[in-house]
Amino acid sequence: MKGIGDLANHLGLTVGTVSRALNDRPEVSLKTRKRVQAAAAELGYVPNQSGRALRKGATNTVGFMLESGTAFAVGGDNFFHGVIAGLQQTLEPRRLDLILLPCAATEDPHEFLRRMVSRRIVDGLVISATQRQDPRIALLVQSRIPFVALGRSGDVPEHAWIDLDFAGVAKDAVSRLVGKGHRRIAAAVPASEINLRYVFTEGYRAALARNAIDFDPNLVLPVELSEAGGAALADRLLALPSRPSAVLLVNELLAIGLYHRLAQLGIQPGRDIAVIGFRENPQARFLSPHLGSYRLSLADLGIALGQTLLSRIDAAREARRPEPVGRLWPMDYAPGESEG
Amino acid sequence: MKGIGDLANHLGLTVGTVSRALNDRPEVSLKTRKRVQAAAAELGYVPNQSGRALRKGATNTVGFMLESGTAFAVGGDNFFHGVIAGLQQTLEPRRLDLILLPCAATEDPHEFLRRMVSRRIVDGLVISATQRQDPRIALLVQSRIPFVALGRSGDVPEHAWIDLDFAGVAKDAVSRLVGKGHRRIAAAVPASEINLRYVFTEGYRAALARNAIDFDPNLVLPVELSEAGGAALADRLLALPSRPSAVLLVNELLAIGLYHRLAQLGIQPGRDIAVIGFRENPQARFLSPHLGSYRLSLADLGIALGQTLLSRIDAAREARRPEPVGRLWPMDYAPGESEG
DNA sequence: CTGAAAGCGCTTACAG
DNA sequence: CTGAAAGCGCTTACAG
Repeated sequence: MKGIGDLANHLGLTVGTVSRALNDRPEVSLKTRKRVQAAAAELGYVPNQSGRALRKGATNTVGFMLESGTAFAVGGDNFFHGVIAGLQQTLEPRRLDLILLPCAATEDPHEFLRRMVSRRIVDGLVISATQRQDPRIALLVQSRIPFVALGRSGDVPEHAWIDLDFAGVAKDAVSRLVGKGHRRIAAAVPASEINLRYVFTEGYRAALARNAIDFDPNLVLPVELSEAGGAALADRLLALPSRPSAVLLVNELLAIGLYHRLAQLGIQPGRDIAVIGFRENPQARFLSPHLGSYRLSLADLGIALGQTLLSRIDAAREARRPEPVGRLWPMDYAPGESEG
Repeated sequence: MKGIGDLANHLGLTVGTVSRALNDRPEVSLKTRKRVQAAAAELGYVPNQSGRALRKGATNTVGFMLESGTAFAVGGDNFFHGVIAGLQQTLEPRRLDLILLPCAATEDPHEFLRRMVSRRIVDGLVISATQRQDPRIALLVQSRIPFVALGRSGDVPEHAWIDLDFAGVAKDAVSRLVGKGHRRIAAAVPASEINLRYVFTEGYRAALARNAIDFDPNLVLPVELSEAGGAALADRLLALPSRPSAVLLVNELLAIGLYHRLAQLGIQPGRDIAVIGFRENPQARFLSPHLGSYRLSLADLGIALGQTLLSRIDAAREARRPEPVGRLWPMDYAPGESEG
């Protein structure tokens, strides 16, 4: 079974009728519709995507751009894995397929995205790992493709975004620690120019000010977001002139290396230094002592991304101008023993 | 800039000439070629994928199917992330794009693949997480789409595959442990019907036989491949009538939960029970004591998959019948302290 | 309710 | 070396 023409010949119908029957058009008689659909199922006919997309001007596909540099894997749960499951759940009733577009490490993300957009292989896009300066957003706005950003960016045109509440987490964590008597609180932040670095740092700074604690720039430690980065963090914390009594982590992997290196040095989280992690995941439960961290539903986040994207795709179809939508995604504290 | 027609108008040429220039055809004059390419770059023109694919009968895209159930994330390194980087490196010079096709948990993998194949959105495919009985392989062989399987399957038609040497790992691990005097060696295997379960178990069994140790079915423990599965494994090991002195793990996540639960029970890997993990990853280094495990280059594996797939795509283009190719991917022991 | 035909954006034999 | 035209596989106004 090659194309719709063969199916039409086989049924003694024209391609037009077959197409209408397959697409459940009301004009076609019930009998013909059933007959065509039965034959298609039996012969395994599925419309060629290129032909359909060319004619309709839409691909029925949504893309999720993956940055090569992103440390998106954490233990048995995976940030993107959960989000993608939620996204698919939202797209499924609309018969939109989700494909992931991994940008190679050797390719510029902006160029990569330009290529993907221009080729028109997707009707909508999710981007993530938004940078402080992220030219991808202007590109997407200008090309008028529906999209939603997982993460904010600096000074950019209006668009739709959803971002984890990094500032809220920083504020909550500082308040908790101050409540336990800590005054010298360090924060581990990404060394890269990812936007959350600035949001998290600003939240941390604001929380200190609210608690009348002077901001000490030496306590903001840019680290590589990995297990090894966490181990290096331990050494840097201990090397500080006046050792902090608590530390906030902005990433899940850091705790692994931090715990390990601290244990080697005979320092126990929760007893000798308070630690608050970022996102709760299976690993946090299997660290001793349990890591206090913040909980969110990845599936719900994916659903919210999907709904936002769908509303923008609908707006584009109806040539409406979609309202810009920004949303902070809250996270709830899941207590551990590591905060002391 | 909408389509090639607008670009042609803008240049005062016909679409044919513009197309030839953009595709670096030799017939077109150098001057015209330069002029067209400069204008395309300036105006940001990129050929519409659907138009091109429809005409050429090829999409210049390769797909990698991701199973929803697969625990593919392990700490800061991700099995598929590394493999995909290697794949992209191989595809890049051929100007093939890689897209990932995540099968939703709610969808049957076989139906999903059938849809993807029929829509003709990719010129070639990589599948993974091959099951003992995996109808996807017959489907792909029958549809004549070039593909390579990461993993073997039972009784299936001839095709291309690359599989980690699970049996070799099991044999090596058993030999090492026997060399240290162990005779009662347990093996944790996946509880699912994934093919590697059988390959690993068979290798384990063969190694026992070679060392004149009776096979005890109670020592083969099907577990969920997760941190929690590792914790449950600890309890199951200790509940066995005659406690094993060593255990092999078939997955990276198991060690996290196993170590944690054993520590709670006052049992130390390497001293009280020998443990050999499966794939070396950053987490293995950050467990105490270090987990002995097996090393492989994910990028090299991705490159091998890419080369195999490319040779099959080439064969299909030339209407050659590709030779079936199977390859075991070796893994080298990276010593730890956990093996005692 | 179905058929005949146009056309989506490309590429490529065929002329000249 | 470039132009004019056919056609890839679909969908959909337009007839009847």
